[in-house]
Amino acid sequence: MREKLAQAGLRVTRQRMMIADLLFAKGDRHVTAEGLYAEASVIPYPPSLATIYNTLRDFADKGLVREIALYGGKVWFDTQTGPHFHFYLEDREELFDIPESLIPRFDIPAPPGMRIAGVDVVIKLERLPDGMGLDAPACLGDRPNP
Amino acid sequence: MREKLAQAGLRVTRQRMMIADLLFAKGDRHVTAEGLYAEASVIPYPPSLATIYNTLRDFADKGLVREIALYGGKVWFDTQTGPHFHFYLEDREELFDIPESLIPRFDIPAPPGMRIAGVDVVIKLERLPDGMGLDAPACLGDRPNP
DNA sequence: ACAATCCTTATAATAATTCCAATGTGGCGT
DNA sequence: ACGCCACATTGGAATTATTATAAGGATTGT
Repeated sequence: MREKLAQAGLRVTRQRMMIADLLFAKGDRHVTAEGLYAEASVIPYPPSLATIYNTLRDFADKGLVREIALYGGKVWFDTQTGPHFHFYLEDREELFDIPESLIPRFDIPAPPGMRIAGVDVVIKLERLPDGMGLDAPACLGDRPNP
Repeated sequence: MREKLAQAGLRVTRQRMMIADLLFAKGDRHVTAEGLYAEASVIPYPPSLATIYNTLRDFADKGLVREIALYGGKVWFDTQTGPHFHFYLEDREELFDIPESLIPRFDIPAPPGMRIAGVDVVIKLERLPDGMGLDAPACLGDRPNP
C-alpha cells in the first residue's frame, strides 16, 4: 500500500494511508467524497473533508481511482480503473459494477486527431413495483415512459 | 410547439415557449442551464435563471429532453431523447452525438425486480498533441458546437 | 538533524442548483 | 369576453458540492 502511493509519486502520509486503506482494502468500491468522509470519521483522528477531496483528486490524477460519469450533483470515484460498466440505482444513490460476463465488446473509432481517454457506460435502474419479479430482458437504450 | 407543451401536460407560457424554441428550433442540442440562460439573455424579456432551471427539469420530467450522465460539475440536457451515445471533449466542455452508424447494438439484462430506466454512454476524448489546425472531423458529422 | 518541500486543516470563497414567498398569468367555466 | 385560481415566474436567499487560501505540520533528501 505504502508502495502504491510512492509509486504514484505521492508522499506517504498518515491521512493518505488511511484513505487508501478504506478504498483498496477490500475489493472494488464506489465512493463520493462525502461518503468516504463519513466512513473515515468513525476512526480516531480522521482526515478533514478538504483532505478527502484533495486526496481523491490526487488519486484520480495519478490513476489510482477514476472519476465516473454520473448524473449531476456529486462526483463519484471508482477504485477499479479499467473500462467497465455500471448500474446506477437512482432512488438509493447506489452504484455497482455490471458483471464482466454481461459486458459486450464494442469499438468506436476515435475521430481523427483525438484519442479515447475513457469510456463510461451507466445503466440507470428503477425498482419495479413489488411483485413484478420477472424481468423482461430490457434493451439497452430503451427509455422510460415519457 | 404549442402543441408539444400542451401534450406534455405543461401550461403554455411565454417563457416556456421561448425556451422550447431555443431547444427545438433547429436540430439536436446539448445544453446546460447556464448556457441556455446566456443564450436566452440576448433576447428581450428573457426568462430568469430560476425559470430556466425549472423548465429544464419540467421538460426532463415530461420526457421532452433528457438528462445526460457526465462528469461532475454541471447538469447537461439533450434534446434527443432516443437511445444514442456521446463523445465528450473534456478540455472544451463540448458534447457531441456519436453518429448512429458507429453505435453497436447490444443488450444487458436488468437485474430481477428492476427495469432499465435509461442508458448513458459517454466516450471521453482527448485532443492529440501536435498541430492539426483542423477541428470538427468529418466523422462527427453534422454539427460541431460553435 | 535541517532545510526545502510538500501536506493538512480550518475557514473563506466560489459554483451550481434549489427553495421561497410575493406577484403574475393562462385557460377553464360561465 | 370576464373573472377566478391553480399553476408559473421571479429575485434573492438558502443549500449543496467543491475549490482556494494561508498558516502550521509532516516527510524526504542530504
